[in-house]
Amino acid sequence: MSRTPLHPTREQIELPMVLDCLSDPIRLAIVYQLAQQERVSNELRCGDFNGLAGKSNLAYHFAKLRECGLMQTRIVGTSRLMRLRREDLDARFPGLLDAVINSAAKDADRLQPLSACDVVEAD
Amino acid sequence: MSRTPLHPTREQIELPMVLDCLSDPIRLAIVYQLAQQERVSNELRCGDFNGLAGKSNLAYHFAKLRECGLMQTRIVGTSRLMRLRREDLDARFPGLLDAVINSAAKDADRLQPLSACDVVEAD
DNA sequence: CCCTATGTTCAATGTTTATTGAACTATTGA
DNA sequence: TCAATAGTTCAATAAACATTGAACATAGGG
Repeated sequence: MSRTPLHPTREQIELPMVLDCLSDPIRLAIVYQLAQQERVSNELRCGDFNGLAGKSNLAYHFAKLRECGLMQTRIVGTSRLMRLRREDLDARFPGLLDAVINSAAKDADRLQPLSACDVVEAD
Repeated sequence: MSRTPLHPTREQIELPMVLDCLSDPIRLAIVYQLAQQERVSNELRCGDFNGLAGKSNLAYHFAKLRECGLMQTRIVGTSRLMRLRREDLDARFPGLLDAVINSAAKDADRLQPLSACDVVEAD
């Protein structure tokens, strides 16, 4: 089922849901990593976040991030590629995403899962 | 007890707690109203929010807003005056508060308790 | 066709959260 | 001193949330 996960349209993205999504340290770390990647390939695989939590827990957080409109997933072969929905978010809530990401960067050493981000390499 | 409610210091304000606090529609409406008031008296009484929820429920949300560093309360006679901790928030998370408030203003008609804000007058 | 790698879904658990009304505290004013 | 006003605290409840492991689905490589 759910060959292509459903995402809200731009207009369906709601502020409280976005803030709630970003308030979880693990999801904040995911968004942060996706933002770092924006200058490079724009996309990351689920497996790139294995350092943050167990697989099923990550899938749960991915679903929330998708449902609230923060990121988009597309399926390529056996893996999922995800990217931030920056254009939609910037259109709906100008400056919000950058403020959150910059704040997270400033506090990187305090935010637990985020400070563990350097250790993305597994095995 | 708690003659003067305890507030975190500027440095103790944490990003996830702030985002979580702002993700609740009632608390977002409170912060929004406080922000509107910034150009005027800077402070509002608890009673000014009676349109948003019951008294005890409001007290619960006020406590959360205080504990996460979003607002400050001082006691004057029989009432409490509360204001946004804008300087601290802007110092810790530049641009965040404004982005949230502007986004809330844009979506004012969608955010339930916020659109009921005009009806602050009670009796 | 089977095996492996990548993720998701499901069920179960324990925790946190929002909401309510009743009881309580403290201050003001008659 | 008594009553009214302004808010908080407490206990109880129901809903939402995060986390875990096991089972499942899908694609690709031998």
